[in-house]
Parts: sequence; structure tokens; C-alpha cells
Amino acid sequence: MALHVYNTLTREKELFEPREEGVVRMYNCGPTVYSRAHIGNLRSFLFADVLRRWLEASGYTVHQVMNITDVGHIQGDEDEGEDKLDVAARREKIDPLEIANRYAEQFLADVAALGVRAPEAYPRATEHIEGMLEIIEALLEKGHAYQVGEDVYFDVTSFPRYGALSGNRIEDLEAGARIEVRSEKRHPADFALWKSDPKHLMKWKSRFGEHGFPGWHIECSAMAIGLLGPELDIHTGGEDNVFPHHECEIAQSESWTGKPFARYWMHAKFLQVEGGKMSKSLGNVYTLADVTERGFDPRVLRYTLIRGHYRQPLNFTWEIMAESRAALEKLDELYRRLRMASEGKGASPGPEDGAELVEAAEERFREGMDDDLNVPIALSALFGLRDAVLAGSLGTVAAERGLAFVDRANDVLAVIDTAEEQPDAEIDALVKAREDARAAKDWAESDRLRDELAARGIVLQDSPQGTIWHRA
RNA sequence: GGCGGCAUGGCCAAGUGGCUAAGGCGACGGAUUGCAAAUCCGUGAUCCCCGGUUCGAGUCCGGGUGCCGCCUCCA
Repeated sequence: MALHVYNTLTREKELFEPREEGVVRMYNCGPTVYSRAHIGNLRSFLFADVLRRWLEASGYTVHQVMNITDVGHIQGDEDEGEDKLDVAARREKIDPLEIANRYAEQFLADVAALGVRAPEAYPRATEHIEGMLEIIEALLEKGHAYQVGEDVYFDVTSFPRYGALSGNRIEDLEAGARIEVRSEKRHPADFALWKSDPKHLMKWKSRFGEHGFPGWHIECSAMAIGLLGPELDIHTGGEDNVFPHHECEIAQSESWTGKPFARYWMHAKFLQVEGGKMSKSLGNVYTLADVTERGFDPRVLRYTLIRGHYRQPLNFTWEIMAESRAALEKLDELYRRLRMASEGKGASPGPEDGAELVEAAEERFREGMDDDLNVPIALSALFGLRDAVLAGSLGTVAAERGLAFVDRANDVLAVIDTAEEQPDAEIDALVKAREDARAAKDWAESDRLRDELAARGIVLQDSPQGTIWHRA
């Protein structure tokens, strides 16, 4: 089975076939850097990261681009709209770009802590203003856009497929739209490509006027096409991006290039917190900082956010984080035991013993991931292998292969701690002393040593074959 | 009002017509242990409700209930 992905555009799971054999061009909707990314944002970015990693594991060369939006969008297409970066800048009384840079750095740090592999490019919207203006000019020329004063709007009626991605119909949008007084737009669903506002802090001169700034959707088209070409293979985002953002991107991009913008649209479901929507008033808009403050390693958050299927709603709770931590420790142990078995400790006598179990696990892992990134299935393959190695069913050669497989799996999931325990003579001596004390039935001394080791973060595991240890 | 999603054992979560409904966390009983931890063995599901299609449905169709998302900035 080759990779199949669910395509929002067709509402079906489809065989994944990039335009160019062996090469994938993927664009991921990234953050708007007016505040720190919360766990909901992070889920979507982690989804993109796992997808990228699985594509690479499948042999593709992946050209991946994730934008960093550092010019706030106008809120709505009307004049009373506000720009989040503008608002933040006025509040903090500093330059909007300073805010953007600060949060962009924070974003990069957060995402790095979560093991996200950096894409080929993290373009900034402000660095692509010219590209946006170029598209706007072309759309005007082709009759897909019109100018009103110093503003430019996209004419949705000029693009018959508008609504194909989200399932919305222009007529219904019109009916549902709020009443617009003195709208300068020809159609309520028309969206801004370029806006003008003298009060706006971030603005650019153009032939439309002195105080212009880009509409929300145009940046992604400019950056995606500018860096990846007119025809993408995959475009991702959160489900809330489907409409209007991605719908508008398709309209303006395809009107401009005359080519299908992206073959596969993939969207991650929304994350909820404690059964409800995240909201500032509830104080549950968690960031990576909240996670670490509660004593959770970032990889536990990574695991929590990727362990379910990306198209399934995810309800984040601290209980689930604790559960994830426990599960993750089991996977760490899988790795440790495989390493031991490959060295002959706890291995089955025949070197090839259990090789078929390793193969079966890898097969199951691959089938799961190929099936629209079914991580739960992939994880179950790892847990299955864990049972095999703990039961001593693997020979040294099979264990080596198991180790190589788990390395490959972890190259995709990036959640298992595979760091080899550094030999430590001092720890070994304490462990040995405890074993001696136990042999002498000096329980007080052996318990004291166990406590001392525990205080140093050492976890002991006694077994008939002797005592082994690892760091917690 | 328009568009869409979800409802599976205590919790999390796979499964898209067909043998005994994956897997994880937790709980309980037992083995092991000096006591623990780890490990091993064992224990749990009228798949939200009602109706229908079918030889056969958690899986398809209709209705209902509940929760959620988009339509306005939002991953």
C-alpha cells in the first residue's frame, strides 16, 4: 500500500502522487506572530512535521515551506477592521516588526523544542510584499480584481470554482453575511487583496496609495508560488483555514496562474481543552511554557499532540499528558531493551529468532502511516514489538534489525528517547554496593542505596539476571 | 440561516460490511520480589438512541439526541 491521504478538496482518501516523481512541494500555513503559539497551533505544525518526515521516510525529496506572517491581517475586509500586530504594537508601544520578530523567535524556539525539523524556508510576509503586488497587478489586468479608491478587491464571481474547497456557495455566503452598510465591495464575499489605512503602523507605498498593506490571503499565494512554483502538491493548515483563507488562496492563485494551485489539501482538526474551546477568559490557552512549568518534557506534548489521528478532534487535558508520559516511558524501554538484546542480554538463543516479528511490526507501522498518517496504528506496532523483546523472543540479529526499525520509526515520530546511557563508574559502584548489600540481606543498606540512587534520578530494575539502571 | 465533523470498555484511541471489536493509560486479582519498582499471567464493550438496507452493520441509509468546527482574526 502506498501513501494515501485525505484530500479536503475531494473529500476522499486518495493515492498520493506528486506532480514530479519523487519530489514533493509542500506549503504549510504557519503562525501569525503577534503572540506565542498555543498548543492548538502547535498541533497543526506538528502534523505538518510528521507528514514531512513520513514523506521523507518514504523516499521523497520534500521541498517544504512554512510562512511566518509578520504583518497582521485586517480583521475583516471593512474599514473598522484591526490588525493584531498593530494592536499589540500600540499596546506595548513598540514597533510592530519588533513584536513580530520577538514572537517569531519564540515560535522557532518552541517548535525546535518540540523536535520539529525546520522546513526548507520560513518566509516572512513582509519580505514578499513585492510579490504580492505583482499578483495583484496581474489579477487587475485579468479582470479578477477591481480597485476602489486605494483598495483592491478580488471579484469572487470571476472565479466559478469559488467554494469548491469549503463547500460554501456564494449565494449562501451572501445570505449569511452580515449587513454591510455602504460596502464598497461589489459582492459581500469579495475579499481584500490590498487595503489602505493611514493609521496603520505597517504600510507600504504602491501605485494604489501611500498607506497600503496586504490582505490576509495574498501573502500565502505569493510565498507559496514564489518559493515552490505555481503548482503545489500539498497544502496544509488547521481546519479553520479551509474557509475563507484557503478558498481565497485557490481563487487568487489559480486566477493568476491558470493552473491548479495544490493537488492535496490537508487540514488538522481543531484541538479543544478540557472539552471546550480554548479561550483567554478560561485561562486555558496553553503554550509550551505552561507545559514545561507543569513538569512535562516537551516531547510529552509532542506525543500527546500526534498520537491520535490528525483528522480526529483532540481534547487536551493534563490527565492525558500524564498518560502520554507513562506510555512514552514504555517506548523508551522498548528501545533500551532492543539495544540490550542486540548485545545478547535478554536475547533469544538463535540470532534470527523473532525476525519475523520485527518485520511484521515494521510492516504494520508502514501500513498505518501510509493510511493517511494513522499514527495510532503505527504506535501499536511499536508496542507490539515491545512485547516481543520483553518476552525475550528476539535474537541478537533480530534485535539489531528491531533497533534499526525503531530508529526509522522514531525518525518520523521523534518522541522516543534513544540517547544511550553514558557509562558512569560512580553509579555502577553504588548499584554494585546495593547488590552486595542485598546478597548479605542487609535490607536497610540496600534500601538506603536505592533511595540515594533515586535521588540522583536513577531508576533501578531488578531481575533474575541482575540489576540494570537508567536515568528517569 | 448555510456548510462540515464527531459520538467505541474507567480514560485515551484504531477499526469504513463478514472469523473471538487493535493498541495505550489506569484499575483489580495472581506470579515474581526481602519490601518495592520493572516484568509476566488473568479480568472489562448491549460500539449514543430509534428505524431501515443486507445472508450479515460499530461500519451503509433515514430520523433523533448530545458535543464541536467554519461562515468574523484564529492552526
